[in-house]
Amino acid sequence: MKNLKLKSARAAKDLSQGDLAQMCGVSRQTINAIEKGDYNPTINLCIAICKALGKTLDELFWEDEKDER
Amino acid sequence: MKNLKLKSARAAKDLSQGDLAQMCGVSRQTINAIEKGDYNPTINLCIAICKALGKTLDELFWEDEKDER
DNA sequence: ATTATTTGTAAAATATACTTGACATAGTGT
DNA sequence: ACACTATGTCAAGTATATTTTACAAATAAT
Repeated sequence: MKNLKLKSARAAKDLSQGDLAQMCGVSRQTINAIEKGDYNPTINLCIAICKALGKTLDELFWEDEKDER
Repeated sequence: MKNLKLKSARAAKDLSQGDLAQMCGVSRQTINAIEKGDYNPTINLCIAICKALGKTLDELFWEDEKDER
């Protein structure tokens, strides 16, 4: 369950995973794992990502998640 | 930095913190802490809360968070 | 061919989300 | 007065998000 909306919003701004990670204050692996769908970030990180990419929560994280907790 | 949108959306459905917790599969204290603003839930939990209350992420969790990470 | 950048992935350590159990308080009803 | 429900809070434990270090593979450029 990859997050392709995130991946494409990042591509649209021509940012690498490392760039975005730095803008959000997290590690590159964290961004990678989120795009890959491996886990379940905190909402504050999601908000930081949204602000870095000029999107809202609904645009990047709503729908197509139906996992546990 | 309380989450009053959540508190009022819950009240609008006449649910106790315990009721909502049960619908989301978490403990009552977790809901209490989120409303109180103590922490930083995961996005999957936010999504579960939104679905239980018939709201979207933007409606309950966007704006007025400016904390760390 | 080689250098540089990006991405995918993994294991060990640390920070923190979340649970369980418990107690105190306020409100509502009998 | 007593029972009941909802909320606020705390301390100790467990689960998991996130970091750090590291390595391999793919792409683009020279």
